[in-house]
Amino acid sequence: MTSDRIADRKIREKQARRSQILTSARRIAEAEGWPSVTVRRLSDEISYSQPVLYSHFENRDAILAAVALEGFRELGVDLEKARLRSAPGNAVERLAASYLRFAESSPAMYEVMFSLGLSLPFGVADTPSELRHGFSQLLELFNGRNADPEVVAELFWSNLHGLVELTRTKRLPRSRQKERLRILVELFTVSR
Amino acid sequence: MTSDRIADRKIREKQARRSQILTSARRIAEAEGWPSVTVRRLSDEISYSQPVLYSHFENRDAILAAVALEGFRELGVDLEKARLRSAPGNAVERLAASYLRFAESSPAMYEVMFSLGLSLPFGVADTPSELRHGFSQLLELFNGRNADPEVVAELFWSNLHGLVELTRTKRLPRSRQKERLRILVELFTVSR
DNA sequence: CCATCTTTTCTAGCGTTGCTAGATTTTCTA
DNA sequence: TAGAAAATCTAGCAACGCTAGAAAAGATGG
Repeated sequence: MTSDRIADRKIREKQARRSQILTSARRIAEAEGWPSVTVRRLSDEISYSQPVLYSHFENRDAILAAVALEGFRELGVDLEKARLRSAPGNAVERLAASYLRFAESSPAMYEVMFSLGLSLPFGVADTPSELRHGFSQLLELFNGRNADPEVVAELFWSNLHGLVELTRTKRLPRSRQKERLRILVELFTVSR
Repeated sequence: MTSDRIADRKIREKQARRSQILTSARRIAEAEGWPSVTVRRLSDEISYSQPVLYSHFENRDAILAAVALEGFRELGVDLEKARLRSAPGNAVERLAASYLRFAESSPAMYEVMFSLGLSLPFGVADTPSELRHGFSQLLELFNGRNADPEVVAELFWSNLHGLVELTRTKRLPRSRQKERLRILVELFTVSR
């Protein structure tokens, strides 16, 4: 029968290749944009033919979705750190700044998470914890301090996301960004 | 020499065909999504061969950009109407509701305006008035009533845009939308 | 009215994309 | 070491945006 050693090695190799695909996709996207992340290019990067990619992912979108999932995991971690490091008075500011920094420093990652029209399992029965975790950090800010913390957190997220998107797509100039952060924090700190 | 009548007729015909292209693009997008709006499909719709499209627009993106421009014009008109019809106390709510209604009722149009990565001449020297007009309506809400009306208007826009995008892409459930509008209006009505 | 020049339109095709069927090679098992 | 099983590759399809050069249609001057 099949030796476990061999099966294990195969699994390890497959895992390594999968992660190589995702790393390459991310690097190319951040350097040249998502349209440059083609299946052919990725197969070149990992030195395998195209069909091999399809034994890892159903299609190109699934690759992008996997990268996006990594992004949500990382954003969640960032936000949690920011929250834990915050003093009672400045939590809103810390999280807002952290969110904006994430989007600013990895625009391609932010794009794949929110703007490429990928359908991720948000708001379904078995929504992965990575997808919930980020929002939980925002929710934590308003829990107990507001009449409807859920809605306030959703609006906080919306405001941050809108600001990021309008800036990234040049609908808003990058100039007054610090001022915008200040007023945004004020808006959600008064809160009711 | 060329009769002016003939030249005029040609211009009219060209104009008519251009508008036919845009109307078709819009209809197909709203019915089947933007990926279905291909150059081949559009050339079918207007009963001309593909190259004719390229005598009207430089490339596919230019077609989409032209549709987007129409969208900004229409949104600007909607917002202006909402503002003019509003009573002193409910202007913020009227505009917010109007904005959300526009996005909700023409999701493909909203998508091409904001989410398809088209570069429109925002924030340059000769930014078309259509592109400014919408934002002007938002700015009008806060002018004179806030320390920094420009920034508050930008944040109001960001919040609305973020809410639209997160809803459209299913990051937020559609359910509590009315409640969200209520709190959003509250946030920007207290304003400072 | 016809011949010529200009403009408009079409045919046909290039290069690139995502994706896949079927052949081929490699690896494992007995 | 032969044969089965798994992994991988070659080669190609259909659809895309876009364009060069041929063909057709329209306008102009004699």
